[in-house]
Amino acid sequence: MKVTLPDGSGLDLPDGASGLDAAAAVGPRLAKAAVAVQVNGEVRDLRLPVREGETLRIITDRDPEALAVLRHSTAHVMAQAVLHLWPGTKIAIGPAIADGFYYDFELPEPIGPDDLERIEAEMRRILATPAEFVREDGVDKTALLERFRSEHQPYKVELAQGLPDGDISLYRNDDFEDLCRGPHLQTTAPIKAFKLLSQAGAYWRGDSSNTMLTRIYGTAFFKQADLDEHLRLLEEARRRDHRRIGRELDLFHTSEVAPGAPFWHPRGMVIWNELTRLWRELNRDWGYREVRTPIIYSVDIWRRSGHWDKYRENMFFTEKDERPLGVKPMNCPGHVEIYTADRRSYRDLPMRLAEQGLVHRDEPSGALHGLLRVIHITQDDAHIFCTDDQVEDEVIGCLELARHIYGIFDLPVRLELSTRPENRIGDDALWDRAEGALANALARAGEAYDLNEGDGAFYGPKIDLHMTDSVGRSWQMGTVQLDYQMPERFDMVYTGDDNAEHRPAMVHRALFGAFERFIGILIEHYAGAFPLWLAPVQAIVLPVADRHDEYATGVADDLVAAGLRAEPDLRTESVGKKIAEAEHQRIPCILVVGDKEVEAGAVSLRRRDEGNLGARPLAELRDELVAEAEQRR
RNA sequence: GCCGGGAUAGCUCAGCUGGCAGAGCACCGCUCUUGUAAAGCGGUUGUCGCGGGUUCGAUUCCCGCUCCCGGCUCCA
Repeated sequence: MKVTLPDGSGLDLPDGASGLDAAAAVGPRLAKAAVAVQVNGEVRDLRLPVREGETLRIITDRDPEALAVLRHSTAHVMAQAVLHLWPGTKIAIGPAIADGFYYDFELPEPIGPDDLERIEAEMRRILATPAEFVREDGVDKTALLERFRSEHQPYKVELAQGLPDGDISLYRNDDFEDLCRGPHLQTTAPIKAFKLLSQAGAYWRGDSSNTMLTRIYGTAFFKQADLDEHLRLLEEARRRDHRRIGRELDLFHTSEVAPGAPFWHPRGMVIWNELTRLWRELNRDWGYREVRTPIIYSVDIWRRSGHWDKYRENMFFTEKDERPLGVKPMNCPGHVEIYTADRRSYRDLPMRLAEQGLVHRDEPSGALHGLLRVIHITQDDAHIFCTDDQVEDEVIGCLELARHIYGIFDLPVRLELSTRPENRIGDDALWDRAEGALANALARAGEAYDLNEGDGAFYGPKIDLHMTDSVGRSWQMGTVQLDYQMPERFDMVYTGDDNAEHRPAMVHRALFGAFERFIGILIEHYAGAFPLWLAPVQAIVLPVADRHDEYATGVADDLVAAGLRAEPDLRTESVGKKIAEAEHQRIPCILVVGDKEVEAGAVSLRRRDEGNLGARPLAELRDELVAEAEQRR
C-alpha cells in the first residue's frame, strides 16, 4: 500500500498499517512525537488504519491541531479523577473547545470552587503513572447499551443510542473508559501543563428543560510556558474588562435600582455624544433621515406586528385606563407608522428612516452583563422601505456602511448569515426569496461569512456582524435583516409607475448595534485609551507651582474655545502625582506649564504612553489637536 | 430562569470555630510651591445587600428575597 506525505513523497506500508505505523516508517522520533494524523484535512487517531492513496500529515505537539487532542485527552483524565473522588457520578460529554476543554457531570453532591483543586490534585496523582490510551473499535451497540445501563450512565446510554451500530469506539486509559470518537494522545505522558479554570451549570444538550449538569472548564498546553502565557493573557483581559474601566474612568455605573440599565456619568456621556455626532454625519452622508418614535404603545400594534405572539416573554407591559400597553422591544412598528401616515409613491423609495431608538427587552436575569447585555437598549436603528428591485443594493449599502464604521475604530468583525428559525411567520417561498437576496448581496459585496442556520428573526433572515470581547466571548454588534412580513401585516403600500399599488420590502438594520454595547466594546477594544476624538478629557493642564495656576487656566480656556475638552488640574499635589493620575485616566495629552512656558507662551507636551515630548507654542499645538480630533484619527 | 459562587468604608479587599468592625487607596485638614508615573503628618468614613428566624448576644448560623459574578452553542 502506498500513501503520500505532505512533501509529495510516497511511502510504502504494509496493508492495514496505522497512522502510527506510517509515522514510524518515517522515523522513530516522529513516531514518538506524533499526536494524530491528518488525512484530507480531517484529524484522525493514529491508531486507525490508513488507506491506499491517502495523503498523510503527521501532527505533532508543534502543530496547532494537536492542542485539541491534548485537551480532549486531558478532559478524559479529569473525568477519571472526578469518578475517583465522587463514585456514582454520571458523565456526559467532554470535548475540546476553543481555548481548552470541559466535561459535564451529574455529581452526587454539589461541588464548589475549592473542589477544583482537589480534582487537579487527583489528576496529578493519576498522571504520575503514565497510561496508554487504548482505542477499541466496532463495539457492539446492544452490549454497550446494556453495559452503560448497568453502570448507571444514562447520558452515555442516550449518546450511544444515537450512534450507528458498528461505528462506535471506546477509549480506555488506566481504569477509565469512555464512549469517544477520538482522536486521543498515545499516552497520558504529554499531559503536564493544565489547569482547571471554572465550574458552571450547563443543561444536558443545552436544553433548559433537561437536567442541569455541572460543567468543569479547564485548559491544557504542551508546554508550561504556553500555559503561563495563556493565564497571563486571561489576567490581562480581565484588566480590560469594560465594567472595571468604566468605574475607573468614571464613565458609567450600574445599580440594583435599575438592573440592566446603565447610569451614564458626564465622562461616559462625552463618548456617547461623540458617537451620536458621528452617527448623524453618517445618516446625512448615506441618505438616512432621523426620526423619533414613542416608547409605549397600545398592545394592538404588538399583536399586529407579531411581537405579541413571538416575543411577548421578553416584553414589558403596563396599562392606562385599563387599556393594556406594551413597551417597545423594537422600533420597527414606529417606523412603519411613519411610513403609513401618508400615501407613498415609488418616487419616495428607498425611504431610509433612522432613530436612536430606546427599546427594552426583558432578558433572563443571569444573562445581564455590564454594557454588553442590557435591558435598556439604545439602538442605532434604521428601516429602509424599498421596492423588491432595490433590496440587494440597499443591503449592500448597509454592508458598506458597516465596513466604513468598523474601519473608523479598527474593529475586527465577523459576518454571519442567519436563516429561517423554527418559530417564524410567513411562507417558505417568501423565506426563499429573502434568504436568496441576502446571500446575493453578500456575494456581490465580496464579504466572507459563516452560515448560522435557523437563527434568523421570526420575520426574516439576517446578516449579523459579530465581534469578540476581551475574554474571547462573541457579541453581536450590527445586524441587517430583511423582512417581507411586517409590510404585509401593516398593509404597507406604495403607488408604482404603473399607477397600481405595490408592497414595499423592509430592511431592518443597526450597525453600531446598541450604543450601550458598542461603547462597552470600545472600552475593551481600546482598554480605556480612547483616541483623541473620543477621549472624555482630551488635555489636562498641570501647573508646576501655584504661581502658574492662572496661566494653566488660560491654556485650558484657549483649548476649550477651540472646541477641545481640556481642564486644568490646580490641586496642590506634586507634578509627578498629577501625571501618574492623568496617565491612569488615559488622558491623551498632558500639558505641563511652569516658568519657562509662561515666559514663552508655550506648553510642554506629554502624549499618553509617549513621555515628555518637549515644549511647543500653544497656538501650534492647539491647531494640531483640533485637526487630529476632527479627522477622528 | 437554572447551576455554582458572592455582596463588609467611595474603590480593592481582610475579618478562624457567634462576643465593641479593619488595612491600603480615595476623601478632608495642615505643612511643602513642587519640572514629567504616586511628598510628609494628622483625620473622617460603615443600617456588614434587604427581610425574617435561632441565641443572653448575629457581619458570622438557618430560611426567604434582591442584585452582582462565572456559565448554560462547542456533541460521544
